[in-house]
Amino acid sequence: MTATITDVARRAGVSMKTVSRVMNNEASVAEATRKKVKSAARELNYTPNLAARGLAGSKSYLIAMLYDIPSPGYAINIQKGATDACREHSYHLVVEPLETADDNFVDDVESLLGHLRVDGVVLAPPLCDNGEVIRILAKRNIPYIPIAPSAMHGETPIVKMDDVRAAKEMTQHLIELGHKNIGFIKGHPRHSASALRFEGFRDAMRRADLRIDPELIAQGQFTYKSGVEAAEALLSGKSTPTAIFAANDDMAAGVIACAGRKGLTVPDDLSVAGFDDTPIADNVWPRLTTIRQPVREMGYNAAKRLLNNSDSDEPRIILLDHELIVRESTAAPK
Amino acid sequence: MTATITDVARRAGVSMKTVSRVMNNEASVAEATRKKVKSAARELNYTPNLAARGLAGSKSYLIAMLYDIPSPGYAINIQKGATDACREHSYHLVVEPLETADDNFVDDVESLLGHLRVDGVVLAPPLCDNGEVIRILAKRNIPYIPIAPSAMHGETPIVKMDDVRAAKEMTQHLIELGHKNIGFIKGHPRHSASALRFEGFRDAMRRADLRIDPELIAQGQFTYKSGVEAAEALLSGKSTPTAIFAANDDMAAGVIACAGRKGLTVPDDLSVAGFDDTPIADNVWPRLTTIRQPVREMGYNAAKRLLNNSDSDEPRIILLDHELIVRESTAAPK
DNA sequence: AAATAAATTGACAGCGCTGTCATTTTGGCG
DNA sequence: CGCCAAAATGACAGCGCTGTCAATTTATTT
Repeated sequence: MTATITDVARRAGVSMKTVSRVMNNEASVAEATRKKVKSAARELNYTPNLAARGLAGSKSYLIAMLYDIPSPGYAINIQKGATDACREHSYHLVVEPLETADDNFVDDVESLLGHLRVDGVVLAPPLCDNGEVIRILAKRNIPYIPIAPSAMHGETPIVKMDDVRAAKEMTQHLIELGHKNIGFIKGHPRHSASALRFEGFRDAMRRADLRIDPELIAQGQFTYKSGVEAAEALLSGKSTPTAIFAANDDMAAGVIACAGRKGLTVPDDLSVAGFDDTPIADNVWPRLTTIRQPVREMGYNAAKRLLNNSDSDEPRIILLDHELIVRESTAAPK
Repeated sequence: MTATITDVARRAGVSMKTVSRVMNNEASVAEATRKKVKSAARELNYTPNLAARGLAGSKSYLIAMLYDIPSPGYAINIQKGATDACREHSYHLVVEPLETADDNFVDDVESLLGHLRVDGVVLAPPLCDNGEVIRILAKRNIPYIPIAPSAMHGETPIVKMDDVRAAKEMTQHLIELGHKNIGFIKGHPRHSASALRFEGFRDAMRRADLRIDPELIAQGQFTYKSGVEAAEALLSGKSTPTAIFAANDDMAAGVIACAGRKGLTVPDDLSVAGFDDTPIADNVWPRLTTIRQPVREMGYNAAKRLLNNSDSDEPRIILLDHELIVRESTAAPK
């Protein structure tokens, strides 16, 4: 039915091997031959068979993305970035959603990685901090790149953004607006980004010689509800903040809702800042000032690094730029 | 390095073919032999090589999901469902995000489906209504299942939910609460679900002998912003509704925001209903009464149907159940 | 123009598995 | 106990490609 390499070879009047060379863009093929082969291939509508290629060359032309992510937007964007990189190399991306909570989680991963032979794995958070997964990957000798892991992975390069600096920038933005009494809502304690973002906040406050009122620090869970509750606490204490920086957008949206119910106008009475630039940031009123994470880029770079097996002198840490996005939820205190 | 079928055969003292039979759960293998082979395989930590299997058996053990979806939550859930089905059959899911808007969209799809040989394709909306894609799939003779297409696809089975009935149920819910003046915000005109949801609304109103005030029907775009604008219009007209049913959650969230700014309390002064049960439905205050789409189930059933090549007497239309989720945004009119 | 190096091409085996078909073993029954 | 059908197993080719290495052609040098 579909044309094979032999058909193309016959039609172009060359050997199979030469066709193979052309298809793989190898050097040492005369220009004339290359043209001949290419047009023969086009005429026959030939496309190489992945399985055969994989079997002969012991590559699968597949990479996998393993994830267990609550946030769909995050996962989709990593995928988008990774598939972009894949296309540049004629690779494809297999997705494997996992449930860390499952009893047979480890078995699942084992059998998965057994059946499927991938040439590399993109490890999305929080899986990149999962010892079991790492162990299995290492045992099977499968190259992987963790995205935003909380620690280094030996020699393996990692891809991440700078949460501390981003939080620092956001805090500075608030300070430059003229805010002095700034509240902060921390993220889920078990998520490594939480500590980093708080650290950035603290650094910026300290550098501006601003006091951090302990009453203005609340513990959140990264959820909308926890944002509402934290705001409730912050806004009913003695010292009222003129701005609240929540460690993610969901909580920030909760703050806005809470402020509204308390009769406070955002941003006139209270500035609110978020983090992540998830869809909700654009779907509340006023729209959230936030930090855009380079999610797509992280996926892209992780996959790219996997596919360029130039184990050369490239940096061990691929640090990608975030972006401070100023919308209507922050302004100078009235 | 890794064990091959030959190693297992030698160790179990049987032929390669028998090992193959055991690995594929074929009949006609004596129980004793099966056990022997299985334990040999386990001892050697053997897992079959997909590429070799694919080459020999002309199957790829891969299905693809093609999508071009604005909504991450929708895409992720279809994926989740599809991968669940894949695991049951030791298949894997390759994802291919596409950009219909791209100039070389058609070439992209062609080359994609050329390189990759998949055993089937799950076609997410709105791609399932894209003639180009269908044509390419048909030409290459690749089985596919469209999810929630706007029309039938010849003999191909389709997977969908009943938007009309769901909208009807939501409207009935509102009517049962005692609402008579009910506004409706339509979705994006080019999205086929929009018309269906409106139809459901109309049917329910008619059946309850309630008049549909033309001033209470607004055109939206499925976006938050369009929801705000539509609500603005509906709430400043002569006849004020006591409830507004928006054709999706984003718009419903916009309605809530707009109502808030107008000094209306939801649900006391105005009930608001959405559709889809996206994350935002749970992240606004009050939380949205909405319709949960069986998205995960649609992905699951599409993939499952692809993998059970029982072209038998199964129904041509796989209709999945939605669910009316009542939260705090709807109540009896005050 | 002969000798040597470099570029280009091809022959062939074999990657790890499954399909086909032949062969052997087993169980049932008169 | 012998005969036959059914069940179980195996031998072997070949899926479509790439790696290896050898053969051929072309360019360069003296």
